[in-house]
Amino acid sequence: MTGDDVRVRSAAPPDVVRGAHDAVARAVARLRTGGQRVTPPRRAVVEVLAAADEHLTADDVSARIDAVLPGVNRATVYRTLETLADLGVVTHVHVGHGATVHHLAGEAVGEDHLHAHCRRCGRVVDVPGDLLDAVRGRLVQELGFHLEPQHVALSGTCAVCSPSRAHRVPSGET
Amino acid sequence: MTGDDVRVRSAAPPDVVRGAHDAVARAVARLRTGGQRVTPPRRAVVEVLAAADEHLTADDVSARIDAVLPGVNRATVYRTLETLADLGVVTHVHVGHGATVHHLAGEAVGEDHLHAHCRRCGRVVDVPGDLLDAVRGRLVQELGFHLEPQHVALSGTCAVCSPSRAHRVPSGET
DNA sequence: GGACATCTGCGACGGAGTCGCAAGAGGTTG
DNA sequence: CAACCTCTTGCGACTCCGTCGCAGATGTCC
Repeated sequence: MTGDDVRVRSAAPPDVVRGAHDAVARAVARLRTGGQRVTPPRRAVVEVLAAADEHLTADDVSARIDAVLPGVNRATVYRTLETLADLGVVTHVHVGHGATVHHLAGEAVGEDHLHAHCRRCGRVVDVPGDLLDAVRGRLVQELGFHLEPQHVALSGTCAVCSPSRAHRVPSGET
Repeated sequence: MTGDDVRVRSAAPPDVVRGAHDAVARAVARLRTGGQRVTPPRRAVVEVLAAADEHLTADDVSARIDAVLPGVNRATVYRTLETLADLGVVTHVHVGHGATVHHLAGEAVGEDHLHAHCRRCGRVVDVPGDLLDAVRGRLVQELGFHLEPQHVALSGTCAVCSPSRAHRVPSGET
């Protein structure tokens, strides 16, 4: 959308990617130290994620890249996302019904938060990162189960769609 | 698999569907009170779920029905599952990566439990039903978010696959 | 600047779930 | 118990998400 050169070499900051530059630089560095090649499509994926204000599906990423570096294939985006996940640069969250959204991992962009998904409007809400700490402890002790709270979104109904006051955006059930 | 007459009328219990008869009867009754028709495919879906020892995907249900009442279409199973969910007879759980599993709701068969999914071996582990009570309270208070803990499986690594002692069944990541 | 392993684009594929349609069957009424 | 009207079903096609194999392009190292 905001036309900008994604192939920026790491000097000469454009204007949209602004604050996310360190994140991009760090991600690229981690690619290198991980023995991976730094290619335009990969750089684009990182930059799109860094510039995103929300969590993106693979197709979201694909679409945004297309606006800036046309011709990058869906499969490449998926593969890149996977590579970046292996390196710990990117995290994905499974959201109830559809999607599976991606974002730069932890420290990179936002702080440490978890996700909750509204069954009614589909919105993904950020919730406190420590929300499940007690639960995690209990699961390890009682069942030996090691919880990874970031990996799936909690499910329910958000404040806006709350049962009490019926509200907006009715869409498919999750 | 265990060949048995699914079209049993509600008298003369076969031998496999044993203890689940009340559950089936209750489900059928709820179909009627809900103004829904009771058809062989619908009855079969309920009976398969009632007889299941584990949680089933739509295709699992489809396969088991086929062994007993051949010719029921995939689409019908999906629609029936949805209808039963609307009536509160059936609940589905989104499991991290693939699936989406179904089971008779609450009181019907098992007690009230939640689910956790092992990223490594794919197993679905039952966890205490009260596990997220505190979390639910906190979400409502702080964010107005109404959590439905049964609706998605928690994600992590089960005791068997626990990081400490590497173990079995390596499969795709979730 | 060259060699080589790695990436990419492409097209096809597979699983999960949904939809529209016409035919068939459930439930109700007389 | 027969007819009727509406709800369900089966079928086939389709979408969406994700993955794969292949051949050609390209990043990286020397």
